[in-house]
Amino acid sequence: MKSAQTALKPEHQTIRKAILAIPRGHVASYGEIAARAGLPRRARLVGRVLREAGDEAKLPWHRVLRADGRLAFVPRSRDFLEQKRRLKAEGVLVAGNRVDLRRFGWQRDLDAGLWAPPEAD
DNA sequence: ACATTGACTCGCG
DNA sequence: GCGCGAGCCAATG
Repeated sequence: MKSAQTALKPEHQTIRKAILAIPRGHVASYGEIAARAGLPRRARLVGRVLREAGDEAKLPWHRVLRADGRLAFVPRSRDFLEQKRRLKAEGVLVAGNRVDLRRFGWQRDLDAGLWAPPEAD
């Protein structure tokens, strides 16, 4: 039999792990996740992995945004609203359709005294 | 096999 | 801030 098991590629696995590693109350861009997974410039792949994953995968997909802080979904769409709701639920402020990456971006180092991150995980 | 699409990003003007 | 083009590449038509 030739049951194609659509085995999860290792690339997808590392991307999932990178997403899982985003601390609660923080966000990261598609590009950042890709880079962290050892796949620079593969932002689009991150988007694909997220789409294929769906909600069953239980990944914190709502913590993944575009590089400029905007949500990737069409404003007012169902998914957009859901993402906004989840972010708000964990303390991430969404002004209009974007998040302030200086405050909530997944950056451990630059908090040398400004903005004071919501919570150090 | 070719063209388009897309949960993206970056540089340039 | 905005539009354009290029890079990216698997999935879809």
